[in-house]
Amino acid sequence: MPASETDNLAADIEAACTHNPNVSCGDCRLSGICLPLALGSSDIDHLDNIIQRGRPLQRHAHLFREGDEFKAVYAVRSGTLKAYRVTDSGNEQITGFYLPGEILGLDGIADGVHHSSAYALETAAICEIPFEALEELGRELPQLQRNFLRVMSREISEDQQLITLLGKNSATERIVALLLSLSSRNARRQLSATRFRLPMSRSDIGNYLGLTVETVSRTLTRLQRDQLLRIDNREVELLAAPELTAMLN
Amino acid sequence: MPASETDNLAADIEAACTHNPNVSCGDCRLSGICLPLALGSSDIDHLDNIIQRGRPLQRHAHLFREGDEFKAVYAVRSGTLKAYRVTDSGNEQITGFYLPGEILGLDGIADGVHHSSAYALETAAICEIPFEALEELGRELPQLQRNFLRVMSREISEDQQLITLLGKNSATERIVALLLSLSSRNARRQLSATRFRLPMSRSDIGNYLGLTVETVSRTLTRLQRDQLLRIDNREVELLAAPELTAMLN
DNA sequence: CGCCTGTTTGACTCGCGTCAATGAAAGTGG
DNA sequence: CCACTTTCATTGACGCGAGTCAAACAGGCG
Repeated sequence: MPASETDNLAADIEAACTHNPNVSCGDCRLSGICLPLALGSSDIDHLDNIIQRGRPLQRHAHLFREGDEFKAVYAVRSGTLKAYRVTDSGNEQITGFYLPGEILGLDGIADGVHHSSAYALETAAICEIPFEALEELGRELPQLQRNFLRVMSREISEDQQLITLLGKNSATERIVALLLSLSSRNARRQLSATRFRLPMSRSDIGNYLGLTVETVSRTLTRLQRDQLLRIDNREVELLAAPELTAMLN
Repeated sequence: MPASETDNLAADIEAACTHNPNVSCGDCRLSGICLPLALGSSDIDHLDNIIQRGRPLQRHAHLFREGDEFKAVYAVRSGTLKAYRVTDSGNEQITGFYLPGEILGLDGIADGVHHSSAYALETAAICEIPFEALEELGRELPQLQRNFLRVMSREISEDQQLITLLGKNSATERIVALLLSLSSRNARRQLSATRFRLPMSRSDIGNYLGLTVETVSRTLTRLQRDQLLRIDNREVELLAAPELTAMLN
């Protein structure tokens, strides 16, 4: 077994158990970073009762599409999704990647219609949180209401971070920023911050960061040549996190 | 009096009356597009009671700064503000312009700290909406709670629009998109969609769109040469809105 | 008026996109 | 299980759009 597979054992185990549709919020290992954050256990039970956990979303399947009626927001339990919009001229712009513990579908609340599509990059388990029920429950559980507003606010803040990245940073800086973002989101889930598997293709990375595939590839090659990281296909190892972080300053 | 001043008479009158700190939500001509949207009149009165209306914010003054404790969100009554962040390397990235009827400060909810600064491009009247009180009132008035979620969701959606613009569009397309956005936001406030005054400098436009001042200036000159618009300093007239719209497709 | 900031225009440069070709990996069907 | 196809990734040569540097010109404000 190659080294890279061993390294992802932890991730595989996590995937295996969070794929399980019968895990409730109270038992979910992501409850510390997801919507239930800081809820008491009886409140969590209430939240649990409104959440729908269907069978896993197949890889390459859509969770919802731009234009679909908005009925629920979704928490990722395992796997990775990308959210994207199609521009007037027909090409795709990825607006975010969603990892376990993160919530998507928030742009549909405004007018009851999803403004982006969500697509599974790998098989994913999803908690569906019907919006009407969430609103009602939020009225009874102020902490839940507050958490939900925080989740939305964080999404705004992160989108603005991306705007800044796209507006001001070079190709290299954008790519480093994405790698560090993935790294810290992994760390938050108790996974390795230095070695992980990219859930998305080079072309998705380029699309997200406003770059071409070729630029992404060349940049990664150069970062590797400069000993800042090692990358083999989708397996990344950050060799010099401090130096990488410094590149963004 | 030059033609451009006459044209802005309507805007001046609006500014004059919405600057008045004593106008309540029920009387405000922006209530149809602002937070009170679709509230009954008694509910509006409740909302009114929590809103603070101080004296106007002076041009070039800050409403809040990045790092300030988050205590309230703000509705613009008159004037224009820009929101911006300072990057690690010390330069500014504008994340949005806020016109009358629009709400800012939403990125502070997540962790109680503002992640952007807000700065008045021209003298502005502001409604301050203390967040705790809004949360409490929201629990009693589901429609208000819903409106607030919608406002946040719209902010997300618009930020993603900007991400797409920055990721996929040329300098010309970005500039045209901004002009059309300002145009439609003016129309929403019953002002002219074809003739208006830019509230921001060329350098702010460039900053917002990820371009340099020179590129903004050259692009506007070219659009004028091509008879798509007329621009004299900050006074714009869109001569061919359909063609401009078509440029984004 | 004179300063200071904002705007325009020109000449030059360069990072990233485009086009093209090859190679590696993953998915598909017999 | 292997051949075939398709998708994904890498690398090179070249060109262009937008950035940089520089200078002149408003225009607003004290």
